[in-house]
This record gives sequence, structure tokens and C-alpha cells, in this order.
Amino acid sequence: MSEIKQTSTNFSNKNALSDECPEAYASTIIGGQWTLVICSWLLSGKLRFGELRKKLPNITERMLTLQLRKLEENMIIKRTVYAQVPPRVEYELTPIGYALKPVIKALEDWGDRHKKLTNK
Amino acid sequence: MSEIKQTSTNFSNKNALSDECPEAYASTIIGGQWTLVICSWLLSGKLRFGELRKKLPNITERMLTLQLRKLEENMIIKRTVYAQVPPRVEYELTPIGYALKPVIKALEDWGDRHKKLTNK
DNA sequence: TATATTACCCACCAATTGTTAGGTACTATA
DNA sequence: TATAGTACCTAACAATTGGTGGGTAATATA
Repeated sequence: MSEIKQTSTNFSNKNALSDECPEAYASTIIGGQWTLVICSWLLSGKLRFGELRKKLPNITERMLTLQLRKLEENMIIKRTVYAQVPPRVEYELTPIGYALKPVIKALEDWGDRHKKLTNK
Repeated sequence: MSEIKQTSTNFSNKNALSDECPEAYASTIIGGQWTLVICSWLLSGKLRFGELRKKLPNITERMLTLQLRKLEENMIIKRTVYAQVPPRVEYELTPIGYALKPVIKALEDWGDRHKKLTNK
């Protein structure tokens, strides 16, 4: 997840959309491959970096770091660093992060339904 | 949106995730930049290709075509071609497509809330 | 002294997603 | 004959997203 070049057409299209459509806006924020899964684990309480990694079997450390940073920037999670060695960092949802619960629920319900339909 | 190389690590990670997490599964299906916006327009009734294009100011024809194809593959929309010249093609949501309504609603609500929080 | 532990960072690369700019077919109308 | 209209398609490119494999610090324990 490199820098976004704010001059690109991609960027301005996404921006224009996000301005008008809250659903498009929302999906640029929580649309990453791992975002919702991380949030759904955090819904049940704070977790350390290493704990999260174990819950997400295929994620690389780099990806987890990047996603957590992005979530932090968007104020969805709070990061707490304890001055210890070895280091200890805890992540937890903010209020707006917890507010994702109904979104996640709706997506899960729909996902289940859609999956049944297509697996047949 | 080219072919997905089904041998890639990306692909198998996404697959593994989708198997376990219906919310991750759902977001691979409706996570595209335009997907939800298209669906939210179709929630109010069937539309022709050209009508959709007018509603989505910045979309290119290619993108619209690709997105509609993907939605069709995923059985979210139905495509009806009328044998006329000039051609006439109509798109409408399937039942599982309409079932996205609560998802879109939840995302909109959350998006609005999040936007207020961060603009402030 | 060597190794383990934790939560990262970095450079480089592969894959996916989106855009640009050019087509096409076929009919109707000017 | 020239142009317009609709719903596409194609090749080539730009941008973003995700993965691989290496590294770091500082302390504790063997």
C-alpha cells in the first residue's frame, strides 16, 4: 500500500464518488481484503499484534501492519504501545469502529445467502 | 479487470478467507469501486446501459461494461437484450441483488456517520 | 556468548484494478 | 452519401494493492 498519487484520475474519480455516495465512501475505507476480518475479530475485544496474526492464518506481517495503520488513520481502531521489551502493542476498536457491527452483520447475512445460492 | 490467475498467492489467500468469512466473501463480490453505486441505482428499477452511464458521471464505458458483466456473473443483476437497432439492453436486480438493500443501507448510515466525524 | 521474543521496517516484485483512446455493427434519418 | 445512435470491444497503459524475503532494537534467558 504505497502512497496514493493525488493527481491520478483514479484518485479523483474515487473522490468524486465518495463525495456523493456514502456507500462508496464507506467501501473505500473498509474495502480492503483484510479490513473487515480484522474488525470482526476486534469486535470481541482488544488484541495484540501477534494475537491478530494468529487469528488470520494467511496474512503476512507486512499486510497486517499496513491494514492496522490504515484503520488507525481512519479512526476505526486505537493503538496502544506499552514501553516494554519485547514490545507490546494492543489494538482496539473506537466507537465508530464498533459502529461497524451492523455493517458486518448485514454483509455476513448477505454473504451466507449468496453463497448458498451459488454453491447450490 | 483482466483474468484472475488462479495460481497466484493473492488468489488463494482471498479464497481461503472467503471460505471462512462470509463478510470477506461478500466484500470480494461487491467491493469494486462502482459495484454498490450501480446496485443502489438499480434498487429503484431497471435501467438501460446508457441511462446508467448518465447516472454515473465519471465512469468510462469500459468500466461500466466490466462491472455489469461481473455483477451478472455473480447473479446480482439480470441482463435483457432486445433485438433492435440501435441495440437496447436493460439491467435489473435479481432477488439476491435486491437483498443487498440492507447492506447498502448499513454502509450508507455508517459512511455518513464516519464522514461527519472526520470532517469536523 | 548465542538465541529467543515482539512488533515492526525495507526494497523489490507480482497481480489486480482502473483509464485512455481508438474501434465495431446495423439501421434510420438528413 | 454522410452522420447519428446504442451498446458494446480491443490494445496499451497507469495506478493501486498484495506478497516475498530479508532486516532491526533491546532485553531475557540458556
